[in-house]
Amino acid sequence: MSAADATLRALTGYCLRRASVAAMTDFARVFARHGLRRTTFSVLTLVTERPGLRQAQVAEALAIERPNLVQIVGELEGRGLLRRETDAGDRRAQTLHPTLAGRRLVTQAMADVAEQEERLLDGLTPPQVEALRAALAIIERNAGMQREAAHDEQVSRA
Amino acid sequence: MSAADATLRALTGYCLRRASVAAMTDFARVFARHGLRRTTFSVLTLVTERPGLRQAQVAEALAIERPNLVQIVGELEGRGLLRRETDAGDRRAQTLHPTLAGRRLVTQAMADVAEQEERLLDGLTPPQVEALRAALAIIERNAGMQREAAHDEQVSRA
DNA sequence: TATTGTTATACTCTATAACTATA
DNA sequence: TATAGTTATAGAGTATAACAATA
Repeated sequence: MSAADATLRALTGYCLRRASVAAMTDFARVFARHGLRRTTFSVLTLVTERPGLRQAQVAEALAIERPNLVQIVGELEGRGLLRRETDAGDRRAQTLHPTLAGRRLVTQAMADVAEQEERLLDGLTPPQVEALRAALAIIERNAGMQREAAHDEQVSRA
Repeated sequence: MSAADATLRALTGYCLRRASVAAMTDFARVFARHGLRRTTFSVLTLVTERPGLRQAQVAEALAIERPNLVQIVGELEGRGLLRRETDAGDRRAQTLHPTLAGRRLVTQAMADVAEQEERLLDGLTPPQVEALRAALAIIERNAGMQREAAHDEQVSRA
């Protein structure tokens, strides 16, 4: 390793990002084989697992802004993979339901994704994978606490 | 955990991404305190550590496309943090050199970044951090092999 | 002919303000 | 008044084609 890269490469945060970008690039290729992107895949998967969710609930669950979800759902609906249905009890809300084609696509795509996941983790023992996931959960929680603190700071300033 | 989230959350690749996004969101806030973004921070850091690199070399080292680097370097040069210098031996090339202000900014920003890194890893023992980095390196390598295979496939088709 | 920096362009993801229709 | 979905818009990051200057 060159002296130059040492400083950047010494940061675990950068190792995390590089691994994530590399992994997501590969997953994106798997999604593309089914005509999906990461966002459309995750929305279609969630809607298939929990039919009847409102768009706002899907957005909240997947950390997608509501305005951005509109296009994603529109694309999936346009391809006949899911359909919007006005909620009977609250006519402002749109509930989402997978079509048969949507459920089939999720089954096929998820199988490929699981395969890709195995390739990605090749060389890691199950206990090592567990340790990795535990470490990632801790980092995510630590970062979340940072963000809440920053948000509180902003609010208290306002 | 709901049955719905189970499928998505079962994917280590998604845990990896969520942790990375959360961590990078926090780092971005640290960069912003110094008027930097992730890209400008990494370029300025590399140029400070290895003055005299050509733009093409910086782009290669940081996996940034050359056209995209032009704007990044232009921004840093415009703020007086580095300067372009036409290479004496090859007048096509621009070598990059940090200014005094640039070096000072890197020193200050890097200290904050290191602090943020510590907060992020809070709760992990040094051996756990080492295991995490080893796992991330394996994943990055596995993904890289996937990408090379896909590239070879494309080339052989053409 | 190949390479460096550059311009122009486009696509994805993300983020916010403001509108509508309902509640 | 508050919320759900929507529209419009903007910014950041990323990607490719094509050009001028230089090798």
